[in-house]
Amino acid sequence: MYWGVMAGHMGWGIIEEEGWRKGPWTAEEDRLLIEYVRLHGEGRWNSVARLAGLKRNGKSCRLRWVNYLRPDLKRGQITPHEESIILELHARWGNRWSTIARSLPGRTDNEIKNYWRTHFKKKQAKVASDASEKAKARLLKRQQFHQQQQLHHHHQQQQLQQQQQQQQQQQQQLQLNQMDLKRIMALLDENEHNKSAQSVPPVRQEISSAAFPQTADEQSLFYSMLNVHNNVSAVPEAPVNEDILWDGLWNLDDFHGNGTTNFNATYSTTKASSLHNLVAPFC
DNA sequence: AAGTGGATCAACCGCTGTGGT
DNA sequence: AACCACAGCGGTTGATCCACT
Repeated sequence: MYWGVMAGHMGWGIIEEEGWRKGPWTAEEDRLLIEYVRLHGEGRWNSVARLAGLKRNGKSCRLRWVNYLRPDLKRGQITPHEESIILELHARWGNRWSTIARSLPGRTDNEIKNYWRTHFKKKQAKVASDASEKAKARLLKRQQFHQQQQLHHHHQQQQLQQQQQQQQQQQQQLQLNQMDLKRIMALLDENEHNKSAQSVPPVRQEISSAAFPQTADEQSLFYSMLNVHNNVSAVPEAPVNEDILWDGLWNLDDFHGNGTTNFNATYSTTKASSLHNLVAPFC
């Protein structure tokens, strides 16, 4: 035994406080204690020192007897059956080791306590820790999801506003162009009419003084129309930046159970409908 | 071969409950 | 009722063992 070795080699077991020895028990002390119990029975532990000639206090004697010297102690490994009993009883009673020990003949409360601590406490702590980590991860993901949703919503709002502004501009431009077109057509008609009658006034000059487009785009549009491309096909493309929409999309594992599919399906529907809402006005 | 860290276990400590006076 | 001694319990400590690096 370790304590015996230590007592011999390291001087343990000779510590005295108020005359009582502490530390590891020697073989001689064990022999004296066994002899005492054989003669007087268990109990009256404070009398042991006086009656057996031991320099040990009552608590130490009782502990040594109960945990080590008792003849009915079962030595060896805890069996799987005993282990299952320990687990079951601990689940029922908690750390009431002496109560659990009564259901396991030959096992001491100290033994069961040590066994449980070394075999199950870490597992329990690990399970709790894992659960805690998972909970943290879930919380973090939810927060990310909400942020993502808000960001997405914000982007949607911005894009919607942009679309609306662009739509307004396009409509204004369209109206302007249609007005210009009418004037141009009127001028052309007038020009045609005048061409047959008299010298031709410079259309270009008239137009530039009246409604000739100023910007390159307007001029392009103007010349297109002038070439009788009367069908306005300038339907603006919805400038939906999908990267923004999809970037950082939360992979929703462990949400709604195995919620990845559910969420993605939901989100895909949402995305499709939102895209549809953005594009629809231009279709 | 040496160092390291977890597992094991005997023993101690402090507290509480109980019974006797 | 109050005090005291003892028994018992659960938590903790600390040394060794042992597997792994």
